[in-house]
Amino acid sequence: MAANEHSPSLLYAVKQVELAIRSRLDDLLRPSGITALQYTALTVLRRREGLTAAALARNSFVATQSMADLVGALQRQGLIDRHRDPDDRRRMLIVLTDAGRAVLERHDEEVVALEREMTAGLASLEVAALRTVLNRCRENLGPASR
Amino acid sequence: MAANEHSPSLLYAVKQVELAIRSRLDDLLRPSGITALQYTALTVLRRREGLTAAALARNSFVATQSMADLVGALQRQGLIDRHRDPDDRRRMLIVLTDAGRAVLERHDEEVVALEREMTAGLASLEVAALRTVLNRCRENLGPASR
DNA sequence: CTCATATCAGTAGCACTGACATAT
DNA sequence: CATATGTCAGTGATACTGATATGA
Repeated sequence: MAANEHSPSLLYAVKQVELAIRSRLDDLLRPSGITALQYTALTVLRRREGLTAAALARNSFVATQSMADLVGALQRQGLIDRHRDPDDRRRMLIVLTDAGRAVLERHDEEVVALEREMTAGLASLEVAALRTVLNRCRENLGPASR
Repeated sequence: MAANEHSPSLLYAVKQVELAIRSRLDDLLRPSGITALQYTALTVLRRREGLTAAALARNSFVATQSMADLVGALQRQGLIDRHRDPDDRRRMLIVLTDAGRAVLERHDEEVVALEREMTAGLASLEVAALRTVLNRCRENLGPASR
């Protein structure tokens, strides 16, 4: 089992898991016609409605224009709606539509099952520790969180 | 601090860390004119020379054509070379060039520093556990590893 | 004036499908 | 024959830069 031969780097391990997740998520989501990235954005909006594209962009470490493309795709598909913020008329607040909520709910069980598959064989304490440590890593690496 | 209100999912936590890493890596690598993904492929090739594009693709859960594009970019930049495998004349074995090795070495310290920044405040036991658990998650999720 | 938000235009890298040739 | 590898062509998503308009 070849130990630590060249310190394959935690950064690489994170990327590998992300690639595996994305591949599996894209398969799950194909019937709904959305990508893993679009699905992820929808789950963020379910938890925190009324965000702007700029806030989502900061949260994801990408340029506002990149997020604008993604948000535009979700809007064209009728999964989100946007309304101008009366308190700050620059902002376009994003809310899920019923269709958007339906897409999320359609995949809830599959996604939970995928996460369970990923953590198979791990003690629940290990899973909890993983969550905590990942959140810490994320906080250590960036501003972004608003 | 709002506990587990909707189980924000480990899948999401992994994605967030990956986005943060990619953003920081792209900044580090910009002077060398390569992307985080290209850099990652180079590090894999440093550890295991003589891989094929198809093997790299399996390892990254992507289609062989996607990896062919990436490999083509690295070759056009002179960072890798390919030679036909005499034992299986379908295969094109990939090796790093001196220039490719130089690019990797140019960023070694920065990347180690980035990883250290990411794990700041974590005990070394926690970091070791993170590495182990991530590798387990990756194994749980896919075939791919050859 | 400065900053944040949104948008328009253009470009590059990433990733897919389908088709095809070649070697095992 | 079936399978694996590599390649060509075309398409769609992702992500960037630079410029512009507008509102706080």
